[in-house]
Parts: sequence; C-alpha cells; structure tokens
Amino acid sequence: MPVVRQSKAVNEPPAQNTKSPFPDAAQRKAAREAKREAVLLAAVRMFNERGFHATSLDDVALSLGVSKPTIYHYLGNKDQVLLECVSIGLAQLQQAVEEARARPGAGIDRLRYFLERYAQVNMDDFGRCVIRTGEELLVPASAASFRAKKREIDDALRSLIDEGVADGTITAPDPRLLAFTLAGALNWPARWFDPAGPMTREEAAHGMVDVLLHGFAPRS
Amino acid sequence: MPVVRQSKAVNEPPAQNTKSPFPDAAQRKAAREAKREAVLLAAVRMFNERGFHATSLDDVALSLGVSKPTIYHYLGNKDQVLLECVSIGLAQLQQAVEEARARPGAGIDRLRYFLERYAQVNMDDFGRCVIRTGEELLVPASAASFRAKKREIDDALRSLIDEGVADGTITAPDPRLLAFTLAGALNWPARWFDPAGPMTREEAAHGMVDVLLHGFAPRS
DNA sequence: AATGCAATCTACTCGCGAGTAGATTTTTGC
DNA sequence: GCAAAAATCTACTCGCGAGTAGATTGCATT
Repeated sequence: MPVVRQSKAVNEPPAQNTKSPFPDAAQRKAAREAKREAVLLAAVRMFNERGFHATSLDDVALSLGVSKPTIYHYLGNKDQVLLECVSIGLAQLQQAVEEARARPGAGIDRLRYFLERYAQVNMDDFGRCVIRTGEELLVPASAASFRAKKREIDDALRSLIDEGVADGTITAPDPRLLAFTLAGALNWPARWFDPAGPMTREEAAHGMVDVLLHGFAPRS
Repeated sequence: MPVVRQSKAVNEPPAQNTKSPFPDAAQRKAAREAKREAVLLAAVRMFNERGFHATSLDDVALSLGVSKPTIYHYLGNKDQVLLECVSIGLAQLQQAVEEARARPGAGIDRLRYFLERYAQVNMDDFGRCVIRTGEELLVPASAASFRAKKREIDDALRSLIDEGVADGTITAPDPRLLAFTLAGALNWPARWFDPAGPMTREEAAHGMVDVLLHGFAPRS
C-alpha cells in the first residue's frame, strides 16, 4: 500500500487560507447558500420597491446578471421566493421575542425592549416585506403558514403586555386594542422609513416607543 | 294653436311621486351616477378583500351581473377605477381635516377629534383602500396625484400637532415622528378591523386614541 | 320618421410573465 | 478517465386578463 496515500487520512488537511480553485464540499455548500441568499436579497428589495406583482423573476434575474431558470434552480417558483423572504423576516421577529423573554426586569422594560427591536426589524429589507405582503399574494398553503407565524408574534406581544399589566408596570384598559395600536404604529415605518433620511433605525425606533409609552398629552 | 301644449311651458311639472317608466333627464343622470357608484363600491370591496391584482374587472362585472365593457363605459380603465376609489377615501379624510379645523377648543382637542375621524375613515371601504393601495399600483400620473393628496392630509396632521405644541396642550419632542407614529397606529385598522367583530368603529377609534394620548406607562 | 346618443352585449386581440424542456458546460467522486 | 450530478443557458409554451371592435337595442329630440 502506498504510505503517502494513507497519510492523507490521518494528517490534518493543510490550511486553506488562500482560496483554491478546488473548493471542498463544505465550501461548495456555503457558496450555494450564498447564491441563494443573494437571490433572496435582490428579490426582496425589488418586491419592496416595486411591489410583488410588478416585479417579474426576469427582472430579478437580470439584476443579478443571471437568467430566470437559475432562480428556479435555487428557489423553486415565485411563491416560494416570496414565502422564503417573509419567513426570514418572521424569524428575525421571532428572535426579538426570545430576546425580550430572556430579559430581566419588569414587564414594561421587557415590552419596551421588544417594541424597539420589532420596529427595527420592520425597517429592514425582510421585515418590510413581512408587513407589505398581504396574504392574498401567497398560495393558500403558504398563506396559512404565514398567518400562523404572524399569529405567534402577535401572541407574544399580547403576553408581554399581560405580564406588565399583572406586575402593575403597564396601564391597559383594553390589552387587545393596545396590542393592535402598538403594532400599527411600529409597522408603519415599513412604508415611510428611509435609511438615507435624517434618522437611524435605532433613533426612529426609540423615539416612536417613547411616544407610545407616554402619549402626547402633557404629563399631569 | 293648441292651448294645452303651451301650458306645459308655464305650469309646474306634475309631481312624480310614483316613479314612471319614463324618467326625465335629471332622473336619468341620477341613475347613471348610482350605477357608477355601485361599480366603485363592488370594485373597492373586492380590491380590499383579494387585492388589486388578484381582482379582474371580469370578476367585478360578474359580481354586479353585467359584462366588462359596461365598467369601461362608466369608468374607463382599471387604473381609473382604482384612482376613483382612493380619491373617494381621500375626500373623506379631507373632510375630517376641515371639520377638525372648524372646531373650537385647544390644539389637543382638535387633534383628538381629527384622529378619531381619521381612524373611522380607515375602517371603511374607501378609506381602507387608500391605506392598502401602494403607489406602485397606479400609473405614474395617477400616483403623483395620489401622493399629493396624501401629502395634504399629512400636512394637516402636522399643523394640528404644531398648533397643540404652540398652545402647550401637546407634548412632542419630535413632531414629525409623532405624526408618523399616530398615522401608523390609526392606519393599521385598515388591515385588522372587522365590522362583524366585537367593537364598533367608533369604539375602536376612541380606544386607540386614548392609548395614544396617555401611553401605556402608568401615570406618574 | 329619422337621426343620434346611451347602454349593453358577444367575441375577439394581444402582450406579459410564470413556468418548462432540453441542451450545454462544469464539477466532482470514484 | 468517466459517469453522474450540478449549474446554467436559450428558446420555447400557455393562460390570464386588460382592453377593444362592432353589433344591437331602445329611448329621445326634432
């Protein structure tokens, strides 16, 4: 047996700092994933800017310098592209929920933290897409999954409110209506926020939550 | 000359309480207008429910028991149908502006009145359509007109806030951000409000504005 | 009675864009 | 080296829905 061949199995592979033109399996998988994500990012930006129906997959492909079947290769059909985009946004929101849950402090503090993160996600590409995507755009099966995930976020918001009411740090005559009001205020930046404008996402989120916390009537 | 014929010109026309099968010119015009409005109402409801692109004019026509060219006869093309729908909603909002302006009282009271009316409009067929219609759905010329009218409403909201700040009845570190936050909260019912649900429009509007006035932090 | 206008229909055209077939080239695993 | 799999292209099909042509009917005005 050729000893040299065997040594390949027991030695560490040589460090690959300089990327070789012969990528290994892990690298190839990563490259594929990177392409997939590039397609999603290009798509979500065009969806947000021009609307889902006004964006053809040919447009998306062209903006990436590839042809339409390439998109089908990575993502299936147009519905799946959209579903994937909103799923990414929803995952970001879900993460905000978990961070808020894991937080120490009174109900109002955890709610405040969640609301700011929620607003920030809604000013980003994928979060915007969650807000702007009506259920009528998806095929029924995808729409059901979309609705279910949104429902989870909403329930989490509802429980954060309830906890605050329970520990006396939140005033809410009608928690359900409060949840809708907060969500609406913090969803709306998906339409108006401009990253090139005068405020950062963080400033905008912070300022909006301040308004919601204290209202616009003078403190008595 | 037959006297009876001449008398027609000088006498009042006989009262037409019972509608005759021979309508006069005014009645015909009114009937035409009624049909036009029926088309708009059917269209806006379908647009709100299923989305603009997912609603074909054949669908709208079918729901009224007529054929598609009839819609073209009354309203021109699909863009004009949509533009007309949003214009009706915007006119309702404009009226809310004027009512609020004409109101006596301090800045905060006039703002509050406006906000409630604004929310109520957004829970109605045409107001919903204003919120749900993105500019990308309209042909560029219509989009410009749409944007301009929305801008007017927004400016009016901004001045109401400014007046309240000036007379000391409103607290707003950043009036622009306050305006966006209020608008967002009160636009959102266009998505969630269900007339068949537990609250009336008035109750929902009142409750939301209460939240916005006082915030959810306990009064100090 | 004649002409014209209003209202409505049936039966088309036509373009756009989603989705696919199938060929071609590159990569890779053995 | 070679067969299989991955990546990508060109060049289609096909259905849907916006918009139109042109006929028909009926009422209205003179």
